[in-house]
Order: sequence, then structure tokens, then C-alpha cells
Amino acid sequence: MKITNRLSWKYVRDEIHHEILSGRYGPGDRLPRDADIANQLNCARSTVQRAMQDLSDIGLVERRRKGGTRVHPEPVTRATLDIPITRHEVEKKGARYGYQLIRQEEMSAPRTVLAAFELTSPVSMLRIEALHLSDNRPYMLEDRWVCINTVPEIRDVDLKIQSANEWLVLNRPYSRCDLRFYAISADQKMSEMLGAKIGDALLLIERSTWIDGAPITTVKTITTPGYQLLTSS
Amino acid sequence: MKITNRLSWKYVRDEIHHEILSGRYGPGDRLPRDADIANQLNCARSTVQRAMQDLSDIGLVERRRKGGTRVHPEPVTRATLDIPITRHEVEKKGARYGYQLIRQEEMSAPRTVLAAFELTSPVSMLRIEALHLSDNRPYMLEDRWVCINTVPEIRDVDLKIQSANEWLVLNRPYSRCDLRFYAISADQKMSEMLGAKIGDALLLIERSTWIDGAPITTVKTITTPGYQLLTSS
DNA sequence: TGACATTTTAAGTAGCTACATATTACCGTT
DNA sequence: AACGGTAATATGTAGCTACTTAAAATGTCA
Repeated sequence: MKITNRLSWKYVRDEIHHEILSGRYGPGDRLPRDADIANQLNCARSTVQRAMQDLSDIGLVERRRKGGTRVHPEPVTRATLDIPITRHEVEKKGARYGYQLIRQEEMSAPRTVLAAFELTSPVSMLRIEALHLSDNRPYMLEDRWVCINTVPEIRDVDLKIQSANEWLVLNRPYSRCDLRFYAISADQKMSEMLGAKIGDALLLIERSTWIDGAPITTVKTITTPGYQLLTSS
Repeated sequence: MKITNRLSWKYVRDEIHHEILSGRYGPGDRLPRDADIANQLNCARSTVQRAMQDLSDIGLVERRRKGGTRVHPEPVTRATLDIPITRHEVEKKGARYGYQLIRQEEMSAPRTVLAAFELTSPVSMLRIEALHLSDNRPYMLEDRWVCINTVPEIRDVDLKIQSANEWLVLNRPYSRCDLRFYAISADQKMSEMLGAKIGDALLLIERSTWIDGAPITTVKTITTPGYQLLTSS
């Protein structure tokens, strides 16, 4: 007799999750095969498959063909971050969004930018500096490089009107996105731009994107003092 | 005739993804129902369902019963972060991990801690301060509060030997985890502990966890200067 | 014993049916 | 026109079968 058909794959997932956390299976241990679990819980293998897929997504177990399923040997806290288009972020707070293009210049990418893309030979890129405003006050400073080869259309976009941030997110899909977060002290220039004091601690978000191995853009987003980045869920 | 059975649901996903990014469907637009797409692409509805589920997971579309599927009105960059147990993080870099308990004290949680848990009435908690070391050099400073009611066993753990970080991750599942990232300037105490200079910009990671609505722990992880947090994929 | 080919295994994918569930859409009544 | 109940509908879930694929395990031969 089936356990029930009300209980979803989530029930199976939580059941397994519970068994792992109760100590029945420790880090690195191998779990029974899907079919056996299905048998034991009186459900279809496909239901176990879905449950396991989810446990794998959150990093609790590792699955390999033929290798079976085992508890992740190094448990991690996995979190999801949503980074919206800056305009939406500002408007969601009820503030008026503003935008200033500071600089736009085509030039050969410096070593540090090439490094972010894991490139060695020089590439021509469009450098863009811009300031995002919230209610006319500085909100975020953006230092961006766009690969001309990959995104030639960027030349025809009027970046005084639409921010590169928004145009790229809306028009250029990416297949890979690397993010890094770190803290820096505001230097003279940043403090002027952002209305901060020299030496203020600022959160910096660096993002690089590729499409099928070809570099699209890399951007340093420098936030104002006190800025906090939160997880979604 | 079926298109093929080699092409997985990922093909369907990418097909739809492409249609969205080509401008055929803009932010907020409604997509055809799964059944129609299945028909058009000559595949089963379940295949479209899986593809759509994935697009929904990465935040590209929104799905609602009866409401259908529509392109997410505010496109986001969704990223996944893996935060490992600090010991593993250090060891993975090839360094020797060390750990020092600085303080352990049971007391009533202050207002700021209650706020992190969205609580109003006072609760007794265990306050733990500890320092993680990498090759005998300071690596991370941890300022933690553990809810005694939810995790009474914490009293019996010898925190001079095993870090609360590791014990909790291994023994206490959570159903909710909030993270926040921001930058601060090192004050006198932090600079002493971490071997930094006063005023150095430090990345701070704050994490709070709950199990079924009951608070487990909240921790401020203060990193050393130059620390970078990277996305996994 | 070691290198290489073959078999076996367990997860991954696709397709189908049937039913559940959450909304929207509609329609009738007041 | 406002309200409320009902029907219609698109997605969500469960179960089953069949087949694919990666990789571990085994066997074979030099």
C-alpha cells in the first residue's frame, strides 16, 4: 500500500534530510540507492530522484552515476543572492533613481581586467565609469569594462541615458558569472564621488560575465558606506 | 516525429531562454502554456515542466498555477554562495587550522541580537567569541550567540576543543538562514585580535539561522583585511 | 602485476497518464 | 454595480516504463 499520494517528494526529501542529521549517515557516507529508498518508503523512484536532486542542489549530498549518493563530506551553508538592476533596487526602496555617466572610453584592457577574464593577450574594451543616484544622493559607483569583440552593439548604446548595467542585463545573456565580495577603504576619488569620508569602509562587488567562454563585461560596484547585501530567501 | 530524445530538458530550457533574450518575450510578458510549448517543440509536457522549473529557479521567469508563466518583470543576477566550515576553508588552502576560544558566557541577549531574530521578549543565550587561525595567524573573528532554549546541548559541548561553528553545522539543521554582508572599519579590539591596523576595511558576514521558526544562532564573522568571498560556480 | 577492454550498476532523462491545487474567469443573483 | 459561488484552466505532483550514460568493478591478456 502506498504511503499516500498527498505527501510530495518534499516529504521524501525531509525524511532523508532527517536521517542524515540524526547521525544515521555522516559526512561522506553512502546512502542506499534510489530504488531501495523508493521501496522502503513505498514511492516511485522518480519521487526519490526529485528529492535527491533537491538535496544535491542545496549541497547536502553528492550524486554520481554508478557511484551512488553520498552525504557531502564537507557540509556547507549554501545561500542564494539576487542582485537586481540598480535602478530597480533604488526604486524598490521608494527613492528616485538617477544616473550619471562619468567616463566612456575605448582602450586596451589593463592587466588586472584581463586577469579577471583569465585572458593573456590584450583586448580592446570599452571602459565605463558611472554613478548611480538615489534621491539625488550618490548610491553606487560603477567601474566597468565591456569587451567590444563580444558586444559590439555597446558602441551604439547611448550610455548617457541608459546605464550599461541595465542594457547588458536586459540584452546580453551570460553562461557564466563570477562574483566576488570584499571590503576596501575609500580613497580620495571614491570619497568625493560617493560623498563618503576618506578611509570609510566600503563593500565592493565585482562581477564578471561570459557567454560561451567569450568575455562580456567585468564591473566593480562600489557601494556607499553602510550598504548591506542580503540573501533573498 | 519527435525532435529527438537525446536533447534533454536543457535544450528546451535554452530554447525558451533564447526566445526571451532575443526580445520575443520581454519582462512581464506571458509565455505560452507548457502544453503548447511541448506541442511546438514536439516533446512531453513534463519536459517543458522541468525546463520551466529551472528557469524559475534561476529567476528568469515566474510561474503561477492558472496564472501561467511570465518573464520575470525585474531581471536579476542570481548567484549561489557556498560558505564552508571555517576549518575546511583554511585546510583547503593548505594551511594549518587553529582555533581559540576567547569567551563563553551565558547571558540575556541584547536588543541587537533579538532584532536579528525578529524577537521582542528577552531570551537567554550563550555568547561565544572565538578566533580562527590559519598557520597560527589570525584568520577570522567570530562573535556568536546561541539560543539555549533551542539548542540546550550546546552547554555540554567543549568549545575549547571544537568550534561552535563546526558543531552547529554538523549537528543542527536549520530551516531558514539569513545572511548579510557589509564592510566595517576595524576598531581597536578587532585590529588587536586580527592583527590588522585600526581603520582597515574588513568584510563582515552576518548569519542567523532558525529551525521551524525557533532561533538557533546568530553570528558575526569578521574577516581579516583583504579577505574575498567568491561564488562557487 | 599492470594495462586495457568489458560488464555491470546506479543515476539521469524522456514520455505517458492521472489527478491535485491554486487561481483566474465567468455568470447569476441581489 | 457589487458580491459570491462555480466552472475552467495552467501548473504541480505522483507513478510507471523504457532507455541512456557515466563510471566503478571486474575480468583478460601480455
